[in-house]
Amino acid sequence: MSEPTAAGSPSPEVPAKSMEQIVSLCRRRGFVFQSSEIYGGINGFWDYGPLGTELKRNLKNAWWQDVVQRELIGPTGDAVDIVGLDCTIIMNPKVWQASGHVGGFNDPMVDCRASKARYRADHLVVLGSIAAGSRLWAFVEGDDAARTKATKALCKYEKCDAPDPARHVLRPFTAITADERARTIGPDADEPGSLTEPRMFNLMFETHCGAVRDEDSKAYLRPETAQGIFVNFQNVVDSTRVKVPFGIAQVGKAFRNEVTPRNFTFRSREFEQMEIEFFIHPSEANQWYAWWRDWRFSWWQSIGLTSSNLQLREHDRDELAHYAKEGAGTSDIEYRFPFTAPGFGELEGVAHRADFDLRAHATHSGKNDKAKYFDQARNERYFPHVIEPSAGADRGTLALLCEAYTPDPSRPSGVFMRFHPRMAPVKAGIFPLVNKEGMPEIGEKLFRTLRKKHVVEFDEKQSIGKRYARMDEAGTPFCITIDSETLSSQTVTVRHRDTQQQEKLGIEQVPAWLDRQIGLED
RNA sequence: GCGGGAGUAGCUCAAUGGCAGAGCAGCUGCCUUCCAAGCAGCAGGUUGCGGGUUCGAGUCCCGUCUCCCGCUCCA
Repeated sequence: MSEPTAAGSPSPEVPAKSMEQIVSLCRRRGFVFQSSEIYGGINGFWDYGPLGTELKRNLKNAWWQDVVQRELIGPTGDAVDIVGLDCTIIMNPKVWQASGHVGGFNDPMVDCRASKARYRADHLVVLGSIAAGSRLWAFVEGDDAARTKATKALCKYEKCDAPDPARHVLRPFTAITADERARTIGPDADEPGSLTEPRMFNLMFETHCGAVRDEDSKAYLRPETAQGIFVNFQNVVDSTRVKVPFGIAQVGKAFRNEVTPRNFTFRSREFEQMEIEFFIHPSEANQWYAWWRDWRFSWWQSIGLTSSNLQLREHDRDELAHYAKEGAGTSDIEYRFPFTAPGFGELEGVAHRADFDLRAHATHSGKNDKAKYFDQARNERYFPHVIEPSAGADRGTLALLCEAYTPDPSRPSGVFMRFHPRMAPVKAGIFPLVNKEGMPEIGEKLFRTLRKKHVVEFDEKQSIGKRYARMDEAGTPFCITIDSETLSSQTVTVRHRDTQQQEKLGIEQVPAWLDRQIGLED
């Protein structure tokens, strides 16, 4: 009996994968559709078809099983304690003030009509004379080259050797008047007046609770699932017997009103996250951060992302988020998608968020030090630090699709989907070789048996080759054929998707055999 | 948000301003003893959507939506 044929690196001689072809297959076979397509679609929203729904569900179930339900041994040799949570999408708006999303997601932006560039208004500063009618130069704060360039232009215009601090001042762009803005030359412009007024691009979706639509009833769709976990931290501690170190896991939808949704499902306005907030004593941050980073990376490999298209990348200090500057670090688990190649796109971020969130909610809720966690073993009261492995379910599903897509000109289908058996939407196809001699009846009986535990398909129509080809495009790892030998010696023929090779198996052994292939216990 | 390209059956594509078609896929039946075979049949469309010009628009014009590429954005 051969070993399971898990997904692996495509051999170097296979043709390159094109995103256009992957999108086409997703649509043709029912993995992913455009949302509300019959009305022309809607930018940034995607639906999963029957096969795609199974695939994404397999991904989320595997994550939940491996993170919450199954035993996971941590860096100290002890089992890692993680409990589940399922929070609402709409929460008290104060949550988003405390988290910094109201503000961070409300940045005013400035467009340049001449250069077509866009800048964050609060990043721009303006250099020039305060005298009426004189020219001003804008540049991005901290850009020394731009500052030098603006200074030179100013000196030439004002006919002086160096700026006079009494007259030539540096002011934030947001502080100048409309008249002054009309006299300002943009960072990448040659003439004044090309910069627009600062405009809001709010990335949080807004709604209203109740019938009255006013400022007081305004609410937001959550832009991340993490905050629901933080605001429930105390509830979980009080209602369960968890002790630090422990984690809280959540899978759920989040919404961001992205300026430019792009690249198929990679950047959508509605998406699903799989997040863990793991709470630790501050002294153990480095150990847990490194362990989570490495375990999460190996987890993605275990479900089929085994090629060099998966990488782990530690962030540089200067790209760290505001809450992570002093921490143990942040890293991204990245996949080389066809549309990012030769670069990579983020699948999951593992971040040491320190105590930023718990502390912020303690302050904003007025609970302050009463929100601290009491550690009995250490006899110490503190805000636990957090290691956050935050993964995108839709991005993970897309990576599985891209990784699985394997052109093979020698096959009738021209392509097959090389999903890991655990991820495959359909685990097996059951086919009578011909539609007579009692084969359909035997096949249907086997189908009913396997169906109790697995998604399997039964198909008695058309030629066997056509049925294999269809299963290749759906990514079904095994096809089980009832043939004349089944009638004489109770064996079936198993055809393996990746190698197209066949093996004989006693029909009674099939259920246990299939469990093993998919990674379930006997 | 800016610039460029595209949109006709599920897919790949035809149709000079003049009857919207083909191949493949799908479905039904026959056939078929291992890789999209064959035969017969069926179904599939307000040509992305909305206006306009015209006796007549898939085709010309305007608007709009969506997708792709390049910018921008992505705490």
